[in-house]
Amino acid sequence: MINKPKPLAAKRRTSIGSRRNPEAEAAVLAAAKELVGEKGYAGFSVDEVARRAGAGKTTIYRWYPTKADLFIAIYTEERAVSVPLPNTKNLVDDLTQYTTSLWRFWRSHPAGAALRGLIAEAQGTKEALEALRDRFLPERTADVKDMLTAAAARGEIEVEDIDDKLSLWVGFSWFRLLTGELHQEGGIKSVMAQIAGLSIHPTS
Amino acid sequence: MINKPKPLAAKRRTSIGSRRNPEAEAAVLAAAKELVGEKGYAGFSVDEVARRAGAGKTTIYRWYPTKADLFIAIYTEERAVSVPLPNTKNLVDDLTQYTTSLWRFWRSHPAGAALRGLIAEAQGTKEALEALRDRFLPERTADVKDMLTAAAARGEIEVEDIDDKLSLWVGFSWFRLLTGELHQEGGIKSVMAQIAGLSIHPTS
Amino acid sequence: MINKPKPLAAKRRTSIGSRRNPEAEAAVLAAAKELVGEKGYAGFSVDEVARRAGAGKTTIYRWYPTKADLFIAIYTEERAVSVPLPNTKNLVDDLTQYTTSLWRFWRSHPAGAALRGLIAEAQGTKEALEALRDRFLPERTADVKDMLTAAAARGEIEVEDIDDKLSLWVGFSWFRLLTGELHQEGGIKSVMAQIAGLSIHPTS
Amino acid sequence: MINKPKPLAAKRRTSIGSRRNPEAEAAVLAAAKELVGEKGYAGFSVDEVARRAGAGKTTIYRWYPTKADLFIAIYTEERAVSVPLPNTKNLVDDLTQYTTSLWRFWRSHPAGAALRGLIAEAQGTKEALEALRDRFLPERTADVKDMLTAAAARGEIEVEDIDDKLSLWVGFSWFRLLTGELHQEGGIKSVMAQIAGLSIHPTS
DNA sequence: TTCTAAACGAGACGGTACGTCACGTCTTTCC
DNA sequence: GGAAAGACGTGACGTACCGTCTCGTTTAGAA
Repeated sequence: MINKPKPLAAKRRTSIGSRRNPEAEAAVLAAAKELVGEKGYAGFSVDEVARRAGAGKTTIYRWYPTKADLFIAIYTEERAVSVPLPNTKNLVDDLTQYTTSLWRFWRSHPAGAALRGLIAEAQGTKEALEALRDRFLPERTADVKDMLTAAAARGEIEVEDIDDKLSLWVGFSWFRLLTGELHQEGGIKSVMAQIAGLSIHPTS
Repeated sequence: MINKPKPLAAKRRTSIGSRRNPEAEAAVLAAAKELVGEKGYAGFSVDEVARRAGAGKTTIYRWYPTKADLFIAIYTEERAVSVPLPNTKNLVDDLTQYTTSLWRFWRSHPAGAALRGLIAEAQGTKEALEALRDRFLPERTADVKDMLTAAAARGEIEVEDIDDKLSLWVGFSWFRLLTGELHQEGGIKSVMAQIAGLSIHPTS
Repeated sequence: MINKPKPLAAKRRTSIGSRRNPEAEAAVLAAAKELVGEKGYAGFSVDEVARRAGAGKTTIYRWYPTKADLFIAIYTEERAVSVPLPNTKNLVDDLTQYTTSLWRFWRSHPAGAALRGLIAEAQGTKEALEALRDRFLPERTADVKDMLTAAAARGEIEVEDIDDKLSLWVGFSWFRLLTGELHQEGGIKSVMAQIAGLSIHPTS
Repeated sequence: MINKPKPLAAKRRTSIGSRRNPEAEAAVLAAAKELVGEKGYAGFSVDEVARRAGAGKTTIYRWYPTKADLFIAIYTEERAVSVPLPNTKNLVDDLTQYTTSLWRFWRSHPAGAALRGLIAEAQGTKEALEALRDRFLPERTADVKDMLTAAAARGEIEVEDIDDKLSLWVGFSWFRLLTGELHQEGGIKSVMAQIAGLSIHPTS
């Protein structure tokens, strides 16, 4: 737009032969991350990513045929930084710590914007929907499923309820993400208690 | 200048004075409904709505400045048809019936696609986000809030838990909608039980 | 997104790499010529040119940022066909022959309509005005200037009068063009005589 | 545009019965003058005139069916202020004085812009062309024709050359107007001499 | 006095064009 | 064969005007 194409230090990246150039890949991912972090879903365009990365559009489309693929790649790379797995031997505390960390991660890294973009994209194309449902979700909710499984092993919840509780947890987190209300950390604990099957409010 | 008025044998809708023409409004809404139902969020364009409605784009933008406004209008109009309020004096049954009706409504009317579009749009523009959060949500979740309030009055749940449970319910419903899994009605009851704070699985 | 590539049985012009495609350029120019010839200044739109050329609007705007540029391109291309330079060793005859040829050219090729369009456009935007004055005029009146210069060398007119006579000639030709009176060739000779500084009418 | 609808002192102009309201006419003409003076041919729109005049578009179209009519009306009204008829008993001086006055008038009143607009409009629609040629031109060049006729009576020029010289004069003045070069008054006299059939440069 | 006729403002209406942006595809040229 | 570069056709975006229309109001003159 008003982005000068970046001086680029005179160097021009080029092919390294008949295989993927990691520099190109890194540049693309970095540019995509920066862009989605800056402008969000609207304002994210392959053209602009190519411009910022100093990459050809063909290169991007070769490795990431759809925006969904790009968003997943961004999320995955960022997730390495990540969210620690708590282990308090108590489901409510585990979930509360984990959720709090995750929301902070979403707020402070482009990953949050990428996930919002991925979900938005999934409302329009079936490829993105499948990527979200079949490739993204199972992998990215494994941690919480593990915590729920452990809690079941400890007898805190029923084994049969694990999937329902997992859905509730995902739905709740997405709901906050999608409505831009990740900042309200205060209420997390009581909702986690609801999911765990408890109320933190004494039965008066 | 040069515009031949076109024979247009049929009939041409025109202004009825300095005020909104209900025929134009109806045509636009009908076209928008049809289009979003047919093509979903991607493939929904103001141009195409105008084309199908036989309306000028200006007319559409006059009454619906953003796509979000159009989606809300579609949803609102369709919602009149609607989802009955159950009254079983039992929270789990109320929620189960209501949710089942709602999902059927989402599947069988363009409203479902419109809501998906609204949520997607909200990921890109802050106007849409505000419309979703401040204009759409409170009004559209009032029914469930009423059911929860009634249950609290009956002593089934704590008053303090109402908002948490409402969030869980919305999050869960959206999650299913956004992942295209509204068809799995079977599991609704057990999830509603979780939200109500019960497990339908006996503690073995 | 969603764009089916369209069967398009025939053939579709496309990019030939990182450089201007001469086929596209030719198609655009041909369409523009045809359109301005058919409809004149009003009725000339970039949209319609794109439609007829089977070209994208972007392609047109890339090479011809304004309508003025397009008009100049049309004129220039057509002008190659052109108007022969007379050489009768007599200013009045030279001017008469040349002007007659030029008016015929204007009447029989889209170039005439293009020039009318260029002048009209120049009344609205300063870019077009500059293009007309600085890019179009000097080059396109060089022939007449040469004829006047030659006449001065022969002693038929004063060197100091060349520019004035050139202005008179351009003004007169434009006047006829702009008022749609290029058909009256009969009077050309006597006006050219006036410009040359003679009267063809005997001093009675 | 960013024009607040004008305080309007609470008063609102309205109909004064089954006949033209001179106030409305004046307001429209004033607004049109102001607008064409400010923005030129491009940027002149009936919508904007209506807005500034506080008039309905219907009112404007009733009295001025085309832009050409509006431009002529502006020119005519302004022309009342006007350009004095010189009488030096010498054609070159008469023409020089008159032309100088006229160009100053064109530069300092919206009339100049209106004429440019009228000519531009005439390149697009045949109604405007006819208005220009048959309604505007004869009336507006009568003064110069009179001066030429008087000169012929004095024996300065041939009667048969009057029309040719008139065309040269109109063409030259329009040429300067249309190329935005009315400021160069210096050269007027020598061109007028050329038209008169003299050269101010001594035959060396 | 009542009625009719036309002008007036307002602004909605179906359109067309504007100029820009993004899409995904295609070639060429260089490693 | 990977990669940068960037042109290509397509089509949506949101805005501006076009010229037409209907409305409700106002006034003057005719009945």
